[in-house]
Amino acid sequence: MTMDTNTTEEQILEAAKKVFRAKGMQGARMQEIADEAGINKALLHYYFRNKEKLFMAVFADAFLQIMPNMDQIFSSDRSIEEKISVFIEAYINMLSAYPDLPIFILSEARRDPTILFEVLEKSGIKPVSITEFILLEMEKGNLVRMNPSHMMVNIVSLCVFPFLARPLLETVILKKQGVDPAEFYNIRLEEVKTFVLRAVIPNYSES
Amino acid sequence: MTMDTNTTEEQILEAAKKVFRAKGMQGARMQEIADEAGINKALLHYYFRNKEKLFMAVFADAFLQIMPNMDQIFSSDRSIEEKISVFIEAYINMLSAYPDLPIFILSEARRDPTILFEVLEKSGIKPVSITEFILLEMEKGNLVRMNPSHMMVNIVSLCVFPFLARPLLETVILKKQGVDPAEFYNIRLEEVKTFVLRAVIPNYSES
DNA sequence: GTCTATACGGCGATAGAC
DNA sequence: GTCTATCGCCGTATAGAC
Repeated sequence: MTMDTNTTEEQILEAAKKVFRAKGMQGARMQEIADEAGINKALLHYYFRNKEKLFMAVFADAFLQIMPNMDQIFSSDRSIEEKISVFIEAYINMLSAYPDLPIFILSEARRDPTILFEVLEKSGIKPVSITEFILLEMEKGNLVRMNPSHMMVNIVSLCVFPFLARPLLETVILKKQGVDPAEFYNIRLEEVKTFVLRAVIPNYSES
Repeated sequence: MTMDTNTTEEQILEAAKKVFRAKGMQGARMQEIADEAGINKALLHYYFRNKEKLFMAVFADAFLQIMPNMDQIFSSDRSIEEKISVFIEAYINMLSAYPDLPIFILSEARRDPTILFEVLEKSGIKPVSITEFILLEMEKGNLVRMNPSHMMVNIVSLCVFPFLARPLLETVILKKQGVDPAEFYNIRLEEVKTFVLRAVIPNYSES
């Protein structure tokens, strides 16, 4: 995406992203961020006044990146089956590129839930109601009848959870069953797709 | 479960559970645990030598509680459909009773992945291969053919994720769509059951 | 076993020269 | 804008009386 330009402020921000995402707010050290940026600790306070401010910049960036923009995909003119398939593919691919984002977001949101409100205010979010669209497709018989919120949460769950639980999966579950983690993640995209479509598309097996 | 007996050590452990689970290793303060236990800070170090030791006791306890013991449920003589249904119900009910366990476990495992190995060694875990059982049911035509690991991970994902993402769900998604969080969690159990069964039981819709 | 008092180190933040 | 040096707090851990 945005190559780190050479301005000091952006160097700091890139370094902060790296360290905060890896260690979290409480685990990160201002010294480590300064080292990573190749500058001095005092400069951090010159550009961003304190640790909290610097952290919020990083968190806001991460938050916007992980919020699924369903509307864009769902406003295309494909069939509902294709839309769901495309969404899952896009979301899992994004998560594969930034696998540490989900646990970072949720850990910090749990530590201090107020940061969610803060981010939501600063960046106008679009409360596009995908719900109505889903209900419409159910009316038409293109989707199984179920609660739309749960349908959405279910799809996101299946995409995100393996990234959240990665340490657990790798050291416990998969290892225990003799499964190669790399292979597991390789085939996951297709497995999720068919699992979801079987659950939400009427008579999907026969199609 | 175990009522807090009056021995000081257990009072400390109960207090530590409460504080560590709520704040995490880095957010917890020894002083707060001491206050919660109604004793002095120095006593914490008398019983458990340092913060790390006390934390590990709490983490191990939480870990054992959250590890799904599928084997017990899956070794019953019910049909596969009933087994899955019972498992989902048992697991979601357990999580509802201890909703902060999942994010606690995963946050700490991410902060220091080695604690997983530590816990696994201290408490002999049973690597019961549920995989073979699943494959057998697929052979018999009672389950849709898919990768067994992913089937298991999918089911767990749907159960656990809403608890992990609760702050996000409540402040962003649900609020955005005008959904009452309490109502959402109330109906979730049934929604997950039918969603999973539709995905894994052949011709479930017609049954 | 339980307490009070204190030592010790780490880290965020600031002062101030250049 | 960038640096060095240092302050001051906070939190873990220990010393030692009872």
